[in-house]
Amino acid sequence: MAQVRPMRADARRNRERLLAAAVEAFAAQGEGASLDDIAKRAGVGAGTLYRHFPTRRALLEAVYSDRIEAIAERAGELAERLPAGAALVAWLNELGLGMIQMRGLRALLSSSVGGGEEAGRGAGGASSDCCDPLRQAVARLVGDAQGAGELRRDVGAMDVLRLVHGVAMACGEAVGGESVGDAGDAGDAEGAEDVGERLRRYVGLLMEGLRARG
Amino acid sequence: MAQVRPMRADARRNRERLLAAAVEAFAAQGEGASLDDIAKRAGVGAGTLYRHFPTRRALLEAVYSDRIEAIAERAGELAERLPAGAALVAWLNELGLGMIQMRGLRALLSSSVGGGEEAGRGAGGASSDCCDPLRQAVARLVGDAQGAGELRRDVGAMDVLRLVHGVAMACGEAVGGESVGDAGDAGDAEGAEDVGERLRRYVGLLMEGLRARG
DNA sequence: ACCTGAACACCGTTCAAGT
DNA sequence: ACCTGAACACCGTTCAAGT
Repeated sequence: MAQVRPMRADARRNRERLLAAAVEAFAAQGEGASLDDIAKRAGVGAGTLYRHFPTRRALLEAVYSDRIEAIAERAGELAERLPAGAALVAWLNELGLGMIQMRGLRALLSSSVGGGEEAGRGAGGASSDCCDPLRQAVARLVGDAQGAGELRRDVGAMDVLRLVHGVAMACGEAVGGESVGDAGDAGDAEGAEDVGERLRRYVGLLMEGLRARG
Repeated sequence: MAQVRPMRADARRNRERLLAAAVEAFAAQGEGASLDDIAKRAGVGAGTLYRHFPTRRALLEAVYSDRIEAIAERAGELAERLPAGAALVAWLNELGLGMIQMRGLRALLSSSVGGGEEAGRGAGGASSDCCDPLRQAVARLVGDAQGAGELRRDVGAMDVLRLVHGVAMACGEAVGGESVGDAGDAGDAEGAEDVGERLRRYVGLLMEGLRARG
């Protein structure tokens, strides 16, 4: 699977620069950042970007695959330290937080989980993609939790993944502000809730619905 | 609030044509449909489109405000016919279905509810927008359900709106296909589930979590 | 083998000129 | 008062020419 032939030195360096520029650009501008700009900031021609990363999605994957694998590995650690149900909740919170903090990651999972079409998968639709580790992780945690009688058996791992993805999208950006003088139509303490807090709250509510009832 | 002066006949006709073209375009191409194309299909110059609808969001609102109001009004009907909890569930299902069927509507609610930034609100951020009827509708249904002891009191109307919005996004397009040979990692009967079915299932799970516990 | 940058097609947005 | 369409800036993508 690894490179058949080592890359030429300049090619390798250009790839590195492109990735560095892309990380910054995606973080600042979001997953729709201008590819031309990324190439410029990396100091290479536009063609070079396309040679290394033929699609925007390929670039996104290259940028985020490390983080994705890191999150997936957390599943194992949490599974050892916590009871099955708690491990699942904790992991879902970490995943959701990752999606909120890294818009590119959210876009990737979006197109990989069937949630929307930002950064589409391309017509080919090769099912195997960089989010497979996440799928495996959630499958394990969900299986454990069901085995321990802490999770309903009529939901699948993909359901859980999709729901948390949706909930994370629903939490919104780290924009802060929430439309100022809102004629109190939202009943409760809405005021200055942190996005992270809100995520935890929503994941909690969701899990309440997914919990197996005695 | 209505037009101060009646529009000139040609202006009115152009507006009509633009709206008709936009309805088709948003339905076919999604909320990102080319504005230039819409103007062309309507048989008017690009400038005319901008005169009538200065932003993409303005056009989206003009296209969907009728449907939005129709959905909002359904809340009243359902509230009369059903017990509070059931009315809320039924309405959320209708809203979710609307968002799945009309991508433009989803985009509108998205930027209005703080969920994402597709079709952004513009820097002004005028809090009043076309989704207000939805907010009022959900506020009423949520209030009723809480009053009847059928819904937790620690969630606000906006929470419910955001969560259903997220869940609807999580259900995905009416694309049908779900990536073909998926090495059964998703536990359950995933096979040929309709998007509408899935939405109902997800809304049901969510409500299970939001229900007031005796 | 890889890179460059000009070239092309496309889109959003503005605005001078028309009626 | 409203419309038109050319003009501009910007972006993604390709490809002939370079090293």
